[in-house]
Order: sequence, then structure tokens, then C-alpha cells
Amino acid sequence: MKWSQTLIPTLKENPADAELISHKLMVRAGIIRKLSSGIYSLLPLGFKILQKIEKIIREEMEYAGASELLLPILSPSELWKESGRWDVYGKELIRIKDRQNREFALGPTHEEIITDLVRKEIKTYKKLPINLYQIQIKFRDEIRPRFGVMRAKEFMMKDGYSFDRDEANAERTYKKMYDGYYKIFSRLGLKFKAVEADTGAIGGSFSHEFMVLADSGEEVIVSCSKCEYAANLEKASGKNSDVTSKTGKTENLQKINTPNIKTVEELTKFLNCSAKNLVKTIICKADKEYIAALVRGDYEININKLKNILGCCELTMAQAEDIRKLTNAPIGFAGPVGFKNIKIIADESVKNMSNFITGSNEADTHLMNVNINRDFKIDLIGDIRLVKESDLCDLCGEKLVFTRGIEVGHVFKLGTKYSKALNATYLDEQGKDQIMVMGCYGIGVTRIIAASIEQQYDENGIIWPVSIAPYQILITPLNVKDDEIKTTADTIYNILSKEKFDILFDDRDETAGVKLKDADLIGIPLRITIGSKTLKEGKVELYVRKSKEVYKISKEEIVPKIKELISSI
RNA sequence: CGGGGCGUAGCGCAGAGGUAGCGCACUCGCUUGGGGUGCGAGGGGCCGUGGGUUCAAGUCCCGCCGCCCCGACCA
Repeated sequence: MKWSQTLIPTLKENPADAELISHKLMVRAGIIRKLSSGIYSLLPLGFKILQKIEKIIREEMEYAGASELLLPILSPSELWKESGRWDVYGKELIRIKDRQNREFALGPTHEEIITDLVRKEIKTYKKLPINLYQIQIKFRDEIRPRFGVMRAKEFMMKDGYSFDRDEANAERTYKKMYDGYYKIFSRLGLKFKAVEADTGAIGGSFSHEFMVLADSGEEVIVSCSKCEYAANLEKASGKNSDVTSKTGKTENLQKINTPNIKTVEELTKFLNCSAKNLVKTIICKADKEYIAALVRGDYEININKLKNILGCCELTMAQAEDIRKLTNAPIGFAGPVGFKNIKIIADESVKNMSNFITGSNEADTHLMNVNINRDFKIDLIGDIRLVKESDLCDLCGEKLVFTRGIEVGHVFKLGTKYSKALNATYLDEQGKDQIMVMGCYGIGVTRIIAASIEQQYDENGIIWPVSIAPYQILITPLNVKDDEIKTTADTIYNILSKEKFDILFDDRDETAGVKLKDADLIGIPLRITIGSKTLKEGKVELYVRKSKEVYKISKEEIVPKIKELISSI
């Protein structure tokens, strides 16, 4: 492709509305342009990259036994109502009406649609397992789109769905897909980690997220410094490094004055004690019912875990006025003692505490020497806290490490959540109806472009891995008005084209400086620089973007040298 | 949805009641040709939008719209 014939509008200055390095570079390199908040056009360079990523995904999906299809973007509300997600998915679902006033959703994910297809087409165990995927634009009305294509309202996604006879077979499919994902992200040249994750709005029993490791990532990865354990922060659990064990004697309950002291921090300062002596009481609204969640003062509640343990649909922190009504006290003074008709869920960190401090349900006072069972009863104990960096690994007891990542893939064991709701069944050998067991597997294709840049760039621009670079080779004649340079460049372009390399030819009449700056900015892995200096020696330069190595070679040496370099970088 | 910031040429910005500017980009001419060459001449603005104050409004006041950041929330 000749540069002059395509659209690669490079920019000297950073866009004012970009924060993240990948976002800035994608705009500057002419890869994307914004149409509206969270809505982007992929320019030719961006589209080339997308296609390279898709090609790798397709190859590995076929290898893992999945077949590609294409499902509609518009999905009728009836299916979503059947699965129950029309209400549960919430405002993220973009809903529209046609002229008949029928309601549709713009597909944010396709469990309903694929399950509907499969239940209609597959009736027998003989046709199972089946594994289907598509690569398609998805729509999600994100609360706050940000960081360019990293979190957009519209993005390219690969979504796959598997249907098996039973758990054991589904488990095997899950493993196959998990391994396939490993191969995909490795081939994409990414440094990544698979972590255990919460299943969120998709649902199911178990999931892994594939995280690209980057400090700018939105996700927090909790991993063990010694063993294989790794999970995202929402899912992660750990042991307290300093278990508060029961002291022998239980002291008498005592009410103390704590004027205007509402936070744990203020209280520890005021009483000159550790947060580990306090128990925080958080009032939440679980669907329609109010509950109280207890956690040791130095921990935070993990809403996701609490939601899972309660098995409710929606869980939010209670509003100030509701808290006042329920506890007769303003925010900051709630406590479990004297609660009636409110379920109390306690974190494990509270279980063995004694003589601790809580709110008193009365303004400006707290209770000291509170004890479980004597002063209040716990309805449910579980892990409902966010892990801290000082916690220890649940599996091996070693230290946990917190790092950051960008989620680029997510695989779920769905179980029968959708097949049951939509009644996707098959007949087994005995002629008995059985429910299919599902899995689903997503990859954020557009997001991978940004994630790759976050992992590899320098002060001059992007550095693409060969596998996803829009072009493998950039040919840069430094002066197109010089006949010798021009004809040499043309010859080399022809030679390399015959070898089926993917080439961008910078035929623009720009000065050398402009071309070299642009070359670094768009980050093509190999560059052939043709200028009068080296041409005098009968040679051209082969430049490696990543290592900055330069090879002076003759025309004849180009093809073998490029082949050697491409396989090594 | 709450808090904060910003909307002036394609991009990045200045201008704070009295003739709309700068740098880059763009067009033309010359020049230069190994890291954003230099000189000259040009084109391009409903100053986001609607209303108000004023003799006079990018500039002051009010509404709306858009964009960005933080938070709640989420692949």
C-alpha cells in the first residue's frame, strides 16, 4: 500500500481529551478518530490491526473446535425477558423501538440469541457438543466511557458459546477454550495473566479473566508471591495476616461518648486504638430487604461477594435517610446491637473478635466491649471483604501481591443458567430430556489494540509486535525527487511484494525528518530506509523499530534478512 | 446520577466589554532533502447553542447541549 493512497492522518500534538498513552498514540498515529463520547471510527491503519488480531483469533478458535457464525445485533426483548435479563441488565442495555413499537436491545452479548438458536436446532445428544462463535460490534451504554477504545459504548468483540451434555464435558470444553486463549494472547505478543474472576452480569459458576499486565490497567490483580494463585480484586480472598483471637475474659458492655466521630479513622484517633478493634456496620439494600454487613474496621466490604452470598439481584449501599430510619442515628453510628428484623451478615474477620467497638445506633456514641452472641446474633458468616495487600494467600499462606491489568478476555462456566431459563434441552440415549450445559468466552478485540500499545511504546511512538502490526515493513525513500532513491525504492517494493510481505510504502513528498518521525510514531516493526548516503555504498538500511538496530545491506540480502528478523522479533 | 473543569480555524492554544489572534496543519512560489528545513504570499471562524444585560458581548448573567476528569457502577 502506498501512503499517498490511503488515510494515515498523523498528528504532531497530543489530543487535548486523551489521558492514557495508548489513547494519545492511537489518535496521533491516525488509528482512530472520535465521533462522540465512547464512539470511535477505526481508520485504515486501525482496521488493518483489527483484522490481524481477528485472523489469529479465528485460527485458534477453529483449532479449538469452534465454528464461526454471525448473529443479529438487534435482539427482540422477548428473549431477554425469557432469560430474566431485560430487567437485570439495567441501563447498560441500549433499548430501541421499531415503527410497530416493538422493543429491541442492541446486543451487548448474545447468550439469549445463541441459546434460542441452539434449542431450536439441536434436539439430540448426537449433535453435542457444539461450540459457536462470532466477531461482531457490541453495544453497551457504559456509565462512563473513557480512555479511548479501552472502555467504549461500541466495540468489537469475539463472543463464543459452547453447549455440552453435562458438567464433565462442559469442563473439558472450558479447558480447551482456556488453552486456546493462552495461545491467542501469546501469539498477539502480549504479556498477560489468567486470573479467577467474579461472573458479574453474565452469571455462571466460575470464570477466568485474561489480563494484559499494565500499570495503567483499570483492574487490580491479586496474585500470590509463591504459588499459582491469581484473582481479580472483586473475586480474591485471603487470610488475615493477624488473626484477632479471642481473649479469655469478656468485659462489660459500655457506652462511650464520641461527639461527631463518624469514620473509622476518626474513631481510632479519638480512642487511640487500632482499626482492628472496631467492627464496621454497613447497611445495604438487597433487592427490597435491608441487611447489615459487618467487617473488621481495617477492611472494606466487597459488594460483589456480599451479593453472591445473599444471592440477590441488586445490592446497593443504603441511602442516608434510610439509615436514619433504620438505626435512629445518622450515618457513622450504626451497630449490630439491638437490631431487629435486619439480617446480620458478618465477615470472617469478625468471627473471632471479642470486646470490640461498634456504633450504638445513637448519635455521638459508640459501644465498647461488644461481644458476639452475648450482645447480638449473626445470621450468616462468610467472606464478604475486599482483600488487603497485607493478607496472605488462601492456598499456601505466602504474601499476596497487587498489580494492575487490562481485561482482554473472559471465559465463563455458565452451567445451565441460560439453557434452563430458555429451556434448551436434548434427548439422551435413554430418550430422556436433559438440559444443556453451557460455557461462554469473550475477547475484547478493539481493546487489545490499546492494551498492546500500553505494553510497548517509547518516547517516539508505538512499537507493534509483528503479529498485529498493520504492516510488517515500511519502505521510506528519504527523497522521492531523487531518481536513484525513487527507483531503488520502487524495485525493493516490487521484490518484497512478490514475497507476499505486508508493506507500507511512504511515497509522500515530505522531508526526511517528517517521514522518519511518522515512521517511529506508527510503529511498523521493520523499516527500509533509502537515502543518498548509504546508496553511495550500494546499500540500503534495515531498521528494527523495537531494538533500534540498523543493518546496512544490499538489495539481494533484503529478503533473507527480513525473513530472519521477522521470525526472531 | 453527584462533584470539578473545558467548549474560539482541521489540531494545540491565547484573547476577559470597543475591528478575532498565535503555533502547527492546509494552498501557491522558491528553498531544503538522513530526525518535524528556511523564506515569502494566501485560504479558512455564527467564538458550542438559545435567551438576557449593554450604545456595543468570545468577553458579563441565565438556560440548554457537548467533551474531559474524579466518584458511584461495570467486560
